[in-house]
Amino acid sequence: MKKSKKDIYEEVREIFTDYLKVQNYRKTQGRYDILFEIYSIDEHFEVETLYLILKNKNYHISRATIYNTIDLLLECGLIVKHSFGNKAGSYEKAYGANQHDHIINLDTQEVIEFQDERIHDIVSSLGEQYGFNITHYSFTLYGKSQNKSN
Amino acid sequence: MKKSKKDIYEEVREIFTDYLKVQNYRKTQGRYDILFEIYSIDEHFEVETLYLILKNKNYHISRATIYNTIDLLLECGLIVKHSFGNKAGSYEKAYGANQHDHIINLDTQEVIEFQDERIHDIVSSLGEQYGFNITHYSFTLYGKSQNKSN
DNA sequence: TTCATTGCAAAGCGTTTGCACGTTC
DNA sequence: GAACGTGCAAACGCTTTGCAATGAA
Repeated sequence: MKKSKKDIYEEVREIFTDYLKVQNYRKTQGRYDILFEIYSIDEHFEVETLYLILKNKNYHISRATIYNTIDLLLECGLIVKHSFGNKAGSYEKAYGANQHDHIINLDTQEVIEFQDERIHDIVSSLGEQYGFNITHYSFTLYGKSQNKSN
Repeated sequence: MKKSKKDIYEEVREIFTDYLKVQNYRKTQGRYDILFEIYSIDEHFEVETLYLILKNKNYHISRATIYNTIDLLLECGLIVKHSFGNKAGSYEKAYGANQHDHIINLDTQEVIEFQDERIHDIVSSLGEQYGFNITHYSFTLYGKSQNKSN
């Protein structure tokens, strides 16, 4: 049976709490609100998007706090950052059975997700080969669709 | 026998000239100067670095022209852009027998290059699988060195 | 001659910072 | 109560843009 979004949030909340505790950072409401809203988004998002979502839901959280919290979530691995070539940074939740990489359609800027188990093997073997503990990686393909029906 | 830097430059100059011709762009001295200087750099560079190099060599080329030319070189595949997490874009020449990917040392920001022939296969098969002509890709690992001698 | 390209400076825009106030511990 | 976190606005830094002058075709 698949975990519900609420289950997932409970799990990441606990991970985040542990992280804040270990680092002696404070457990503020705003940080949990941001975590919750991020885990309600099923796609990539930018800071401005998240800011507007929070604003529309009357949270009253500033951009500065969002940037601060995003740094913490990156540090503890609960979100990942992408740089698809656009100016603004793009983020995504990273916990749960949804690990994937991306193909960018250069004509439409559309983002396609894919999973390929070979990549994990390569990442592991490279980490071993170079003596690194790999914390994350980014693998993005850029190209043009051969299906020109759009 | 290995190609000399001059040979490589002659080849990329021709590729660039063809590209400019096809696109009806003008073949200006500045564009060739920038191409030449980029192909004299053996590492990643940022626009500001390139600007200072050109300035020190008394070229009198503005940042605006560098950005313009970099766009053209990206379009015709003679350079690639990286986003290693730093604020400024990082570029690198892309022609010649030096295709590689990167491991970023999160403690030191050091960039390590590696080559792994498995990646090319994965890129090809994904392109086929999704019906894309893949023009380029980015594969970057982030981690901490297990060798803590530094 | 025509119009793309250039240099310059200003504008744009995502992100960071300084500071007074509010909260967590 | 002390120190950290927050909101706000200003500052920052990379990149883009507007415009008059230049130069390729």
